[in-house]
Amino acid sequence: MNSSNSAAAADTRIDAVASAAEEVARAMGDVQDDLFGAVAEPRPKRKPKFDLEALLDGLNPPQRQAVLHDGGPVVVVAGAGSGKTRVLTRRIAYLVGERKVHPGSILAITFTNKAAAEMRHRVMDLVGNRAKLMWVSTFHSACVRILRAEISRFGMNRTFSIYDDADSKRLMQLVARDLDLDPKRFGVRTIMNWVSNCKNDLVDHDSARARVNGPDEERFLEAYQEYQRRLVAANALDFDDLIMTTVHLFQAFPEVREQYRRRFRHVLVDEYQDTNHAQYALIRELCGSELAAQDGRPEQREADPPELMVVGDSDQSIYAFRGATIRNILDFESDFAGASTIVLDQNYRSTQTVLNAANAVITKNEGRPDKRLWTDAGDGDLIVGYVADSEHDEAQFVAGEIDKLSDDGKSRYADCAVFYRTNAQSRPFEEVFIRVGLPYKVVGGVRFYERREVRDAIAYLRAINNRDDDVSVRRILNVPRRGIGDRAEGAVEELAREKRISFGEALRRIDEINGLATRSAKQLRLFVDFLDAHEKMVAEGQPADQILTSVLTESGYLAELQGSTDPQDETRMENLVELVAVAREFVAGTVGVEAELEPAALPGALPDDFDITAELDLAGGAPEPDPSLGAFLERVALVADSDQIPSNDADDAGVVTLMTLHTAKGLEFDTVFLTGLEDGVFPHQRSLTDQVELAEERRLAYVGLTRARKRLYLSRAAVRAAWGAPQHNPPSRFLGDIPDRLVDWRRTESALTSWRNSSATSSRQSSGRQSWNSQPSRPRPTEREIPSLAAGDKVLHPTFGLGKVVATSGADDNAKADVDFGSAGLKRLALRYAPLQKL
DNA sequence: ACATTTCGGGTTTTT
DNA sequence: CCCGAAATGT
Repeated sequence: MNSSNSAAAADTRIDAVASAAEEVARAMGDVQDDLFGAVAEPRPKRKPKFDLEALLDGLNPPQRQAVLHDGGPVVVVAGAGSGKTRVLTRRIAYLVGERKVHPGSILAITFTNKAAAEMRHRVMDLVGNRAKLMWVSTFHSACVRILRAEISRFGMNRTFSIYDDADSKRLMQLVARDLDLDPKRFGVRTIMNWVSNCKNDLVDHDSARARVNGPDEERFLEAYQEYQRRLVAANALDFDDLIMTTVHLFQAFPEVREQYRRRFRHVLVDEYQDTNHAQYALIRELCGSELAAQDGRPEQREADPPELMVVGDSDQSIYAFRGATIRNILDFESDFAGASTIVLDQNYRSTQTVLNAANAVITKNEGRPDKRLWTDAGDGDLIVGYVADSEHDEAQFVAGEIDKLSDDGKSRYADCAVFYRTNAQSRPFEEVFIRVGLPYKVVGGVRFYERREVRDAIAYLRAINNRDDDVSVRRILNVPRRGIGDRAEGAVEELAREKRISFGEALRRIDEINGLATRSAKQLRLFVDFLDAHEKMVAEGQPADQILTSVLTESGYLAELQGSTDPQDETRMENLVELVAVAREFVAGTVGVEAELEPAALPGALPDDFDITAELDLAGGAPEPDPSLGAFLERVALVADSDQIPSNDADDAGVVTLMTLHTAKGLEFDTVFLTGLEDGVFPHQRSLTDQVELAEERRLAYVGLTRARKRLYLSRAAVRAAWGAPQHNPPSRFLGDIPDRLVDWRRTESALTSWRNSSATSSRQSSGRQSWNSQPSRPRPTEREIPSLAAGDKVLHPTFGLGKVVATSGADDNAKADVDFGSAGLKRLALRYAPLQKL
């Protein structure tokens, strides 16, 4: 650690961080490889001999047709479990191996970075290291790469920051406040959605006026314009901008578009049903065939458009709520001249029973192309149905079944998954699983990069990387507290407004502010010195991990966490250590790749007939290995979370996976429990009244059902505690769609509720929240026995789960315990109130 | 400038 | 019930 001018104490801290970071890095091992897979894992050097027969081996006729397709645009309608990933990877291998397409001229778009890394791996297994030159990325990553190269044409700087959802929200909050928008009438979220919808439809802040409908939207428009003005001033783009701006770039500069059209001879898009209009337009710019005439410059020489293949399944579109348009895949044939369609409807994953259920549910959606999944794998087991008394009872049933399956050797824990509609539903499962000792992992929920401390650290890095990034600069201005309050911040803001400069720039000119308290001015200067020193580190080319480490120590952030008595801060500390580990891993990865990539980039490795003049154009087919802060920030902005789906290939029994239905897309398990099948839960309350949303819920059900390979369980709870009062929910309408002969109902309507289900909840609510059984809903705190705890005791908490007592303090009524709840963090709890159970 | 309290709101989620 | 953000108190 070369923070030469730091005090001895700080050095010790750094060392502590460093060694802990190493530990974490080791522990993270495989996860990291996955996360940063494209660069981290060394591949065998030898180039596999290309074998067309082997490539086509095991493919059915339509799959084969898709792999071998030559010429016009093609959409592969790939039902659940029909082997679409296989088709995509083999097609790319075929293009490179058989048709001698240069890997650098292939653009493959996936929905997540994880999927991109995986696809790259698989293709590399088939064709070797050359595959590194492909662009395999998300829409967003691809656009960032293009924009970094071209955005100066729009007068922005190539070091632009990328604002994620939380940053955008913060900025919009500032905007709404400045415009005096009544927060009750105009929720920040509502405005953001409006703006996002505009951007997804490629409507920029200048042309949005035409879209205004009613006085409310008049205000939205104002907000949009101000928001955008400030984004540009901050030299930042939000997620939606990345796509929209790229499309606008292509439209404004046909020669740029032409350059990319010539570069990408093959474009492949996965999960096409989840694309929004902007993404569609982007593909159209790249692959459309009628563009020259549109531009009114038919004289321009135009190469044939790239070959386009899109893959998707309209029945699995579950992201309409964030702009995905199902029409993109439905209208593909009319959108792209000469397009053809290949349908994959043979399923290789599930039993016919599971497929029959899924088909029965999805068929109820109107206006969908008729297709039915089928398999030759046989009927398999009946679906198991269960009606529980309560959500707790439901969890108990699930736990019991998993236990039984495991004992009988039918399904390991790792082969079982529990799905639910909303994250909050995981709770009863966790409680019960802990109690019976069933190992599990909850996927999703609060993510690493959304934690406050992590976001603070990132804000520091962004502020250093781009001093105009107002949102980031202001976020960390007084974090940790350094005596810069609202007054001082307001004064700087005022100066920025006056001089039409960014907040960060104004900070450096505080001498021009009159009437600023000496104390504040001093603190501000120290802060500026801090930023400048680190900007210098960046200019010197210091790697990202070193800058991060320095930031955390020199800012006093770590010191504050360490000096804190709040046990939660210890968790925060660990998260920062993990972030340092991520940065280190990132830097190490880029260094490793440099040596490895070079041979592949040599002309000798290219196909013989490859046009060498075009090759210059293709330089950088793989991202430049770059350990800089900017590169790290980009990775962090676009990766968003280190996926934690438990791996399934280990020899041990593994753990049961719990997740929402949305998270489950793209995965498969031997045994699937689809829970909470109640109207109001799934389908969700808010979609019950809207046909369009209801159709999406139905697709969600379809996705859930088709995750199951061998065994499918459907369950619901007759009574479910909403937030306080118990609620009686009717069975999900999706259950009624599944033919009875497919289901073995282990338990139907509960005896307990059947006599009272007509009175339901409303009629009794007049008497307050008194519950129906004679017991008070909760024992009084004083009546409860206060457990006597000591460090080392194991305890159970209904919310946090299983924990270990780290320390105790206070006595009698004031007795408190610090309890480490593992993933739920470290908490200090008052024993008098906390419903802790000693184990 | 910071600590405490009240209030409101509470699908799904990647980028 | 349980979380964060605005409003209020010291």
